[in-house]
Amino acid sequence: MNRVFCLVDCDCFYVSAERLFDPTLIGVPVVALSNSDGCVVSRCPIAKSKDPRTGELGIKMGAPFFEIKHFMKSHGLRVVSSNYALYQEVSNRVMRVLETFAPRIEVYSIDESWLDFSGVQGDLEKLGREIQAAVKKQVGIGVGVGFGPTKTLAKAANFSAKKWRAQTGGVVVLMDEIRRDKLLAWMPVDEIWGIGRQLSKRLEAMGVKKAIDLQRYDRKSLRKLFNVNVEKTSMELEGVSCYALSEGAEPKQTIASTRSFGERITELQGLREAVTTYASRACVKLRSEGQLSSCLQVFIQTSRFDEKPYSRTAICALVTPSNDTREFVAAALEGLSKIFVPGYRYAKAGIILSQFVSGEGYQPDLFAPERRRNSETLMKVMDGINARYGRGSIRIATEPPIAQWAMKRDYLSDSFVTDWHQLKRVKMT
DNA sequence: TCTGGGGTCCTAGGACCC
DNA sequence: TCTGGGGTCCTAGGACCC
Repeated sequence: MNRVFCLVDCDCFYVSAERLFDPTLIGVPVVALSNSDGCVVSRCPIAKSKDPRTGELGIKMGAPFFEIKHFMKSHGLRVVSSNYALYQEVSNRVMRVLETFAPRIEVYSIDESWLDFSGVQGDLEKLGREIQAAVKKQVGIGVGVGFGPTKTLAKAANFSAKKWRAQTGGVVVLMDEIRRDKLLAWMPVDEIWGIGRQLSKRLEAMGVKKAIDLQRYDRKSLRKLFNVNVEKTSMELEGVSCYALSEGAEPKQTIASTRSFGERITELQGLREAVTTYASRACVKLRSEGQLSSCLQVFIQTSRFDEKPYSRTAICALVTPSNDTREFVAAALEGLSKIFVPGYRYAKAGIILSQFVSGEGYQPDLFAPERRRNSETLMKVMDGINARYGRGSIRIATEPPIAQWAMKRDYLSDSFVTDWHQLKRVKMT
């Protein structure tokens, strides 16, 4: 059967989502910032590639906010802090539309999905335009669509659809070899899905500069020099499918809650508060996944750019798998006490949970210490109260109600779709 | 002054076993 | 002087992705 993968991804997703609810953001340069308003993670086209004739600003992906802040005054740049609750809801709406087109779909990230059209007869380009139109009409978001016989080629198709937006209308079908190789002969190796900064540097040094060079390179050597994934990528560029569509989310293997602080922390007390907060959040995620964990890592670090850097991780094993916030907070605080050294300006801390077993039907070890009584009931009550009255309504006492070190979100939009009190109002006149 | 967060997978190398 | 070999498992670290 003819395999056909289709990649649909949203145009500058965070910015587009914000524009849905704030029309004043339309037609002006806009970027969305990462957590803590640290750096740029989404840019509209006017903010993106540099072109003085059209007034484009040339803001790079990942640019630190403080370096581009001056554009707000000089060029009317608008910025928004990340509002993940909003983006997740808009994402769900997009995915629901996509599901109506394909029998099998893999939600790949918050703003992209793989669709499987293997065996489908007919005009793929027309299909792509129908998908575009449907998402635009039903959700209000623009998307790019790429078709190919492998995931890597569908990605490449999607890339060229965006690169030559005006000519392609945002839809590219890359099913025949001549068209495929023409694009790959042009495409720089670092634009290939799966080839990042380090790999492309090494490849270029070997003379592998374009995607076509990687496609034609000796596969055995690729595996030897790099790893099996580079070999697979090379095969995928030739139309041999190595990465399948995976439906239904696999259970997570790790759960993390990590944040940079709004301001540096120097005292142990502040770190205890932060670590308690993150451990609590990680446990909420853990319970919502129906899992138990038996390993917690806690880390604290200064800024990467600090002249006096420090970074340590403590690993704490639990005797018995658990999802009880109290146990993880206790373990995290104990770990913290082992790695905390005074005299540093801490910028970030985090918790990572791992080594999961399914909570369903879990049989504790015969010799394991008895779990805390009523643990399950208590956690259920905690989650219930917090779901109903808001996060932190009930919490471990080391977690402060309002944290002094909380992350900066100076340009946060309202919770238009997740809070009754912040719904948009429409005035009829 | 100010530089994100949350994931996955692969590999090298050490520990350990027979 | 001479001091095995091969397999498995685990983990830290590095690479990638969005």
